[in-house]
Amino acid sequence: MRRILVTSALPYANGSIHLGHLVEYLQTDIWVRFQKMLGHEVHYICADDTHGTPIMLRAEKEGITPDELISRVSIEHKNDFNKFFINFDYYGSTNDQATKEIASDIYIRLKNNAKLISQKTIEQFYDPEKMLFLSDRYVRGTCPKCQSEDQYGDSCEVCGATYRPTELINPISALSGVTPIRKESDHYFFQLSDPRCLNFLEKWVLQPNRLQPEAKNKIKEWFVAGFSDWDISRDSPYFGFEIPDSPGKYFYVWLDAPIGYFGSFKNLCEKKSLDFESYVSPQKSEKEKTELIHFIGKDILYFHALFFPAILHFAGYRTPTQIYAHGFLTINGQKMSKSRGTFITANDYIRSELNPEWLRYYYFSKLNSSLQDIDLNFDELLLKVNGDLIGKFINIASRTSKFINSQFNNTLCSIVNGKLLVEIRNKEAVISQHYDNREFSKALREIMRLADNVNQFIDTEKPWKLKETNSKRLQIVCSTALEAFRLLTLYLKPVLPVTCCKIEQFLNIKSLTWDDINNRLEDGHKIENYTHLMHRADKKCIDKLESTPSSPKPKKDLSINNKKMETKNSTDIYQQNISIADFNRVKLKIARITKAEEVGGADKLLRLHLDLGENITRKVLAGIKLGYKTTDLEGKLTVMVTNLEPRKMKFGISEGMVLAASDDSGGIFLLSPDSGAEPGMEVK
RNA sequence: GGCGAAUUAGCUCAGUGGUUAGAGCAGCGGAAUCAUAAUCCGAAGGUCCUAGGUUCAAAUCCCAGAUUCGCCA
Repeated sequence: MRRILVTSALPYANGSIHLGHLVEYLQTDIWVRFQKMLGHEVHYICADDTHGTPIMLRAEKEGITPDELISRVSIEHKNDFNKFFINFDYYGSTNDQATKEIASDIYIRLKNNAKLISQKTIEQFYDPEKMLFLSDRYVRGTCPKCQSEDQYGDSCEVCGATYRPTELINPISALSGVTPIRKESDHYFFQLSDPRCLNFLEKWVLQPNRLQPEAKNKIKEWFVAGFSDWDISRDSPYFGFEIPDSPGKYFYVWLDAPIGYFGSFKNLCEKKSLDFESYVSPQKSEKEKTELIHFIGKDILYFHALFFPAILHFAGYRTPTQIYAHGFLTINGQKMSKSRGTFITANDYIRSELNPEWLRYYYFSKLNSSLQDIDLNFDELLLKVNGDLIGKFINIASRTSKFINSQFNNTLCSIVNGKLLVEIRNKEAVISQHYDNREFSKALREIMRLADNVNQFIDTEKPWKLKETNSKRLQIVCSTALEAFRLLTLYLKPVLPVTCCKIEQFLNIKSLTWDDINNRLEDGHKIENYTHLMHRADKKCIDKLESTPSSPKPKKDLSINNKKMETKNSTDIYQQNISIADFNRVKLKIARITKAEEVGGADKLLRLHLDLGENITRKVLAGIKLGYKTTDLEGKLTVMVTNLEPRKMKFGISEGMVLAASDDSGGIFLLSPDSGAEPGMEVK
């Protein structure tokens, strides 16, 4: 059993949850539900990120205290997450006492034990009216390069120049409009540039599976650029935790945010009597093999893959096992933005009466393990939900269960464990592998292929005709289809928790776990009467959602056509139909490998000398070097295509092809006949 | 400006030097009528961004450019 502490990044308590946030929470939630279905011990943790100047200013604007603001937002956030069935084991706040204690502990250890905290005097703009130090984004002025007015303190949006806020011409405070003054202050820095940090991080980052390849590359770039020390303190007034023994100095929000993962988890440990140390102590976590996995957006990779592990390591805490970063969300091909009307909150979605499980399903169909951005296209969402989810999956139950309800008093009969069900069960390994690797789109493709098979099965068996001609067969066919439906439900349960729960009730079975793949609906099992399991997605809901004046314009109008939805299944071994004449065109013969030799300069090729009987010999270049040694091959019988056009290659002419099996997981397995076959025999 | 990534069918994407580049969806043709939730079968669809190069062989490797998107200063 794996023991995993899983986190999603903490949403800032300054705004609402939007569809971009949900990519991450849904990705994590689906992954966690899958792991729990497998029986692993998983703790899914999150919290509101509550500190910093923006929170303070927002509260001031609303005329409330920061504490009032964050408790209100916390309720909103939790409510939004509930509506999308995001099932945190604990949802806390970085303002919790537990986070304060751990942040202070980490700081003190970094300062006293590791000696990695330094103090420097820096000069910043200061708003004399608000009595606040101003970060770059709160200073505006004229660009020193191109003279464009009203630019941010760090860069010019017109010419792209970057500069220090103090270089701006006529700087003003964005908060009060007054001219800021320069003022000095002491700040604390975490010495990321210390050689100890660099040495540690270089090793840490390169651990296999620690980071996705793209993330690793990005971090290598940062290594080349070099690190500077990280300013972790802010001056009063600041909404946050005061630094121990430093009155008027507060931890910068980005220091305590990731520590909030641990604070929140500590609260859970107290609630559930779990051992906190098992997951946070380097020794204990190592010994007990507990995992710490962070799901994050690619924008905060810097914090999670550099600052955070370095701080944890040198403070004597365990570091993350893995960091899973994902890309951004675009909507109808455009960046999410308020001005473009593509800023859609979780609540907007719910209010438009769109089913949250549709979004879960849609994201599932788009997500993979890379950092690629994903695009939400509502027309496509409609197609996927109506076409795949309802037309293919739900329809299996709809088109067969009524026969069981009306003809057999809701009773199933024993099922022939035919090809159909074997195939569905056989895909368990590959589907769970895809789930585990966060290759959700690949998992779904497999699942939908299986749903296609079930629909083909029903189409072939024609229960509506069996009803007239063969009642027993009708019961078998429908029972088989419903067993297939049960297995597909199991595969989709992490994605569609509510619908799958309804299906469990309909099938009158216990809550499915992954092990139930090996169980079956027994002879005589009674199901419930069929009721609607899920409604079609309605274009009107989308229109409602997009009806704001500046609503996003789809790049291309995809009209919905329910009349026909073609499904090609050319990879399906049962359905890839060719005529016998087509097959006969391929001449296959048994061949004996009389000699196998390495091909100088070729990585994958071996030259095989083949005996085809009757003194016919052929030479074939076969790409099987990675799987076989030459000595293993000599004397072996195999199957070759004899009428393949000879092909000129670098290392000579290949006069045919030998047959071998392989798949994504690798391996090359040469086909060989049963004993008794002789070279030259035709294979049919 | 420097660095990096991406560019493959109408759309979303697989495809890490090997025989004729693949899927899903959409579109097209047909069948079926159990399914308030529509399926099944079939045919078609490609300048693999462009231009050079390496190679017996390039979507894949190299060089240059275009476009898009990031990161950095």
